[in-house]
Order: sequence, then C-alpha cells, then structure tokens
Amino acid sequence: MASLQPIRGTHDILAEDHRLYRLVMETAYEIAARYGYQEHSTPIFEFTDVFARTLGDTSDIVTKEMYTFADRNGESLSLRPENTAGICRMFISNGMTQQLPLKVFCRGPMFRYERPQKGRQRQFHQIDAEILGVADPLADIEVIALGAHILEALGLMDRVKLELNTLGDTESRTAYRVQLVEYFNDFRDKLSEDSLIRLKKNPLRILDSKDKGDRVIVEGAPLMSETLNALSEDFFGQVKQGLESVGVEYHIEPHLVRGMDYYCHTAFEFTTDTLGAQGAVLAGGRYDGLIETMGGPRTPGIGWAAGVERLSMMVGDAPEAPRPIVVIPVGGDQESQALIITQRLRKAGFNVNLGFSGNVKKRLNRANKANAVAALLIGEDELAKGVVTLRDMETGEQSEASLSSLEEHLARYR
RNA sequence: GUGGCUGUAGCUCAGUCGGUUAGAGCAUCGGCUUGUGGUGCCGAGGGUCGGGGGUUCAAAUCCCCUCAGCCACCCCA
Repeated sequence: MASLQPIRGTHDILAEDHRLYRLVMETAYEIAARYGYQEHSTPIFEFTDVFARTLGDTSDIVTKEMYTFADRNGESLSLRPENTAGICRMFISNGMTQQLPLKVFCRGPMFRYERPQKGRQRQFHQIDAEILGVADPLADIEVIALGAHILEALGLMDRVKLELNTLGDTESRTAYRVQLVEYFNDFRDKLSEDSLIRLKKNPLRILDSKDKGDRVIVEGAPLMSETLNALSEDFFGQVKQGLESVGVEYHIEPHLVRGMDYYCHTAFEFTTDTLGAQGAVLAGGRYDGLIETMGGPRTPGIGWAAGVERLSMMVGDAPEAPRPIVVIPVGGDQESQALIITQRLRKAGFNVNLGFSGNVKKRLNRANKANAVAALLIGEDELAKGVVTLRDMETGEQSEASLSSLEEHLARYR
C-alpha cells in the first residue's frame, strides 16, 4: 500500500484541478505578457550551490527544506525550492546582460521538504515575475502593479491585502541590524528559543516572530524607518507614491521581512486570512546584490512569486469542462462512417467525442455524463438519406441535418 | 522537527460496554425499454475495516508501533 501512495505532500492533479490551475496560470501569463514579460523556464533542479549560495545559510529553506541528493557523478544537486536563484543563474549562464532590462515570467513546480498542511505541500507550483536590470523604483511599482492586476483579474482583491515595507540599502540595513541586536540583547532572558538563534543569525527575522512573548518585545523595537539613509528613504518614497498614482492600495508593515537573505529595499506581500495559517499569496521584493553574489555582473533585480495552489483555493470553483458534441453510430455498420464524420468535425474546430461501444442507449447515457451539448445519431435510415439526426441534449429536440452542410447545422454548438 | 484530531466500499458516512455472513446513501453495472440520455422501479457487483504486531475463546471495536490525511507550531508561495 505504502508504495501505491503518492509521496507525502505531493498529489496527482486531476482534470478539475488542472482546469482551475490553468485558469490561474493563463490569466497570470496573459496579463504579464501585456506588461512585456516573456515566459522563460529553468530546470527544476540545479547544482545545490545555486540555491545554497544565494538563499543564504540562515534560511530554513536551505538549511532544512531542500531536496538535495548526489547524482551518479557525486555532484550535489537540489530540486528548486524557489525560482529566483534559477532565473539569475539563467541570466548569467546565457550571457543575457545585453538584453537588459529583462522581464521574465515563469511557472512550474517547486519542492520543499515541509510538513504538509492547508496551503502547503512538498511539491507545489508557482508563477513568477521578475525584472532584471532596472534599479529605478519604477520597476518596483510595475512589478507590484502587475501582481495586483493579476489578483484583481482572478477576483481576489477583496480578500487580499498588500503589505509593504523597505529593508533599505546595505548601509541602512547594517545600521538597523546593529540597533536591533542592541535592543534585543536586553531581552535575552525573555526571547523565545527560536528568536535567540535568530538574534545571532538574522535578527531582522525576530520582527516576524509569532511567539506571543516575542511580539510584546518586538512592539518596542526600533523601526527600520528610523535608520533609513536618505537614499533608501527617497527610494521607498517613490515606490509608495508610484503605487498611489496607479491606485494600488498598500499598508505599511514595518515588521515585514523576507525569508531569503538577498532582499533589499522594497519587500511586499499580498496576504489573506482565508487560507488558514498560510497568509502569503503573492510575495517578493528587490534583490540588487543577488546576481553579483552569484558571480555575475552587478545587476539589480526585483520580482515576486505566487503559489498556484493557494490562488486556486481562493478562486474556488474550477471552470466547466468543455462540452462535446457526441457522435453515435446506431449499429456496427455505421461505425466507420461515424469515425469519418467525427474526425471531419474535429478538424473543422468542433469538440467531438465518439462513444466507444455499446448500444444507442448506453452511448447517449455516456454523452449525458460527458455533459454533451448535442448528439449526432447516425443510422442506416439517415445514411440512406444523406443526413444525420441531430439531437440537442439540453432540450431533447431532434432534427435532420444534411451531411453536406453539417458544419453549418452545428454552428451554434461550436 | 513538535503537538492535536482522523483513517470502515470509488465518494460521504453509520457501526465500539469486543460476540454469528460489516451496513446506508450516492456512484458503478445489469434489467424494465434489442434506434434515444437526464427523473422512476427492480436487481447485482464492490470492503486486506490504512499497515504491522499484541491482548482475547473471539478485535473494525482494546493496547503498542508504523504509514497517511487534516489542523496548528515552525517556515513560507
């Protein structure tokens, strides 16, 4: 039994879910295309280093959630836990520096070894939008506006809230970090165990803690906004202003930080309270130093990722499956004719199903279950007259349709 | 990695003071209708009671282990 189950945290995506996922992904893709983003794909696995070096050795994703294994050459490989590192690697590998600014749309499966729960699986799917090569806040504004546009198109805006923060540039963040450590050091005996570790490795993340005790302490912590240098403050100001000018509402969330180390300046997250404990629906930020860290030319970047399963859960209902016209040979002798007609109609652009076996009753029954719009009954009598019987499956009305002009008779079922 | 709840037919679920062949609804298949679906009537098939071990004359029911699902912590999309 164990071997016939899918691996924990993975599942088969059946037809209905696929329709829903496609709706989400296609909507996102089409809108991104309007903004000039083109779809790219990177492999679902990379040298482990691609993720380990970029995500930072403090992130949980790298330290305990990656599927890492040695291939037959002993090379350490990992299934991608997110897409940004891969995109930056693609940018460097393909020498795409001449194509800047580069707007990338991606979609595909990601893998994280986590305990599954609502809105969280070990294999899940993300859509992704990134702009490489634009240091200007206009890029931040565009990328966030794109995210908002997609959420709006999916009808989710009323259940989603945009949280916005800045992490500042390196100078501001370093200064802030010093302040934070100083502040939290006074509460060493009161901080949660996790946060004590964070204090050493990545103090900013204490701000994000859900521990009740921590939260009280965090209340009194100094704010990033107080240590921002002029440049960072100006940058953030432009982002906010730009968002206002295009009508994207946001809420400043001073404690919003990012899990990955490579982020700077703008950090944002569209969150919801409709997905249980999983709040983040579409989240991202600016990562100006990332490509350089990987060994590429100094190239700014900003982007976001969104969980397809999470978006789908919020959208709720899957679109209906396409409704076919069903071709039914009345007897065995008409089967070859039925096949020819079926194929002819398919080539003419109709959605057509040829029932595979059984008498008329069975085939009609199956047509009904397939939610057919119409059935074409092809029997001896019909063929003798050069017609088929066209049955509307909604009304039950039947009429004769001449074989020569079948396409016209069926026009309304297209 | 930690904690709570759950696991009986394809699906949703009954069934536990342990006791003969484990039930229902829906779904499936067949018939009433050998050229006509959706509603009706009749009938049939389908279950290692998640898996393993233990207690017992006897286990779906009690105990232990394990796997999986859900939810939460954690983390994040």
